[in-house]
Amino acid sequence: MQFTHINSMLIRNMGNNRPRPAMSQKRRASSRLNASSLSQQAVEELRRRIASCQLVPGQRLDEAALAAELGISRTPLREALKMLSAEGLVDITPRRGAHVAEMAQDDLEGIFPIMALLEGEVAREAAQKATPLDLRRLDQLHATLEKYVAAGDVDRYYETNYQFHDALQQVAGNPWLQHVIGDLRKLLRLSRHRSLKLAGRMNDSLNEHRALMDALHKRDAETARRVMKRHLLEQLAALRQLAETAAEA
Amino acid sequence: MQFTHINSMLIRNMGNNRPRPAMSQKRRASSRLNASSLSQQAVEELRRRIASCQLVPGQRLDEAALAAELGISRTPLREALKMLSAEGLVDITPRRGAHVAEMAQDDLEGIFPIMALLEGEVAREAAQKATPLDLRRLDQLHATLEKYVAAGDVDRYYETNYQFHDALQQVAGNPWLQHVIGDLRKLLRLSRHRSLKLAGRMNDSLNEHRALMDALHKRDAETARRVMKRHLLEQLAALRQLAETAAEA
DNA sequence: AGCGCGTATTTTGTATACAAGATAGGCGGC
DNA sequence: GCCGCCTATCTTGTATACAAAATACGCGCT
Repeated sequence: MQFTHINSMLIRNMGNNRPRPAMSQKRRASSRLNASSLSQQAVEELRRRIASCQLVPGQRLDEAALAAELGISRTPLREALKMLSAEGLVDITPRRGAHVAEMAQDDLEGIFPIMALLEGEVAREAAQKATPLDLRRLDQLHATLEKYVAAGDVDRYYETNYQFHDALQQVAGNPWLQHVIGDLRKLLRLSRHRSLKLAGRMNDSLNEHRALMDALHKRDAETARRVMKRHLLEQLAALRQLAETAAEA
Repeated sequence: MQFTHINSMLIRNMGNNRPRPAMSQKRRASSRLNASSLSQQAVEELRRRIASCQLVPGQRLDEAALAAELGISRTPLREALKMLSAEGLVDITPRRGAHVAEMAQDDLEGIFPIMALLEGEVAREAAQKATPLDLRRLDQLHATLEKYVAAGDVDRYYETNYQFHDALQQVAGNPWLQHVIGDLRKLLRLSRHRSLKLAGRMNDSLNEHRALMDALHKRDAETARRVMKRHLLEQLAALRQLAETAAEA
């Protein structure tokens, strides 16, 4: 067991002057705003690492090793793992340790249609509620998408697409819808590496976005819903095809 | 701090012969099958207590007291609380303790339409897939519902209704849909006491169920979806009215 | 008598100690 | 030489110890 990234200690709340042997209390410049509890910070850090593929699906999460790496004890780390497990990002098998959750094609086949339904609803509500200002903001993001497609930058397209869907949710202003979609999106991030391979679909994807923007401008809620739903189902179809061609190899 | 229910100790895995002073290791006859880890058992026990209103929304959850009550230490209890918090059943405010989550009318207004969408989808898929055997089982549950309406037994009606929706999900056979709906239903249980006050709606509710069964028998997926969706929105409307009349008092 | 401040108490958050289950590795048997 | 069992080691699960934040309480002050 050895870790290359030595400097990933989480931020302790300081003022701790008990003689504690092997626990340096360095705080790291690059760290996010203090989430106050180490377990909460660990949750966020682990989420980040999973999203960024520093921790890959299926990987074993050794408590002692991870705790050491984060500069905390096993207690808050375990609390973090339990929370991530409740979120579905981590699978815990009793007495046999925690692993980063894996996302099979079957899971995508289950999740995407649900997302299609929910995000379709978001689009519908957004079409009804969007102010001119909202539309301008969405147009702006859409323009950025166009830019990245032209540049062939899948990675940034993916991220901006994410932001776009986020912005749309803001417009729809339905906290619970946002919450449920957010939960599912966290899980879909586990298959991010696969989505990034869909460079060939960027153009189609963009066209669907154009159709969506069109519907939003026209305040055509039903069309917006249908377009968004279809957008996600097409995404799934592309992933399915990717899986099938990959399976042949 | 004193507890009346003394005998609610969770099941330890035994074979523990270290001299541990004040920790009796009685196992309880009525306990569920051993979930192996105390934290997991605590999660289930707390979920149960919340669902059954032994722990009411807003109530403070004192770690030491609860741990003592369950006959475990704070470590697994805290892990349980973190999991419940990730599920949304418990709110944890850093350094200020955990409370049973509260469900405002606004939350119901957010959750029910989502449930309507998702359960509508369940009904649609179930209508397509139901075998004659499935239909017989559903008919059976429906008959039980009729019985409880006739008897005016809201409590049992509620439970059987729950089972009915569960059975329908089995028929639809969509694990992820089931999962998402399950998450939301756990939350809705927080307002169970309110739903139980809807005795007057039992008849309407039953009629909607009849219409659903009819659509299922006819394999009319689209009607099944619409009926189920409407069923849930009506439920919400009834709860809303209840809240309004209650607010006047 | 009411209010504020300082101290005592409670309660959370984290680290550590320890036991039992799981794993791995070696030894003997076939 | 391969398989199975037994032991040593590792890892998880739980309890406990302790520190700091939060809260409660009482005292003095105005």
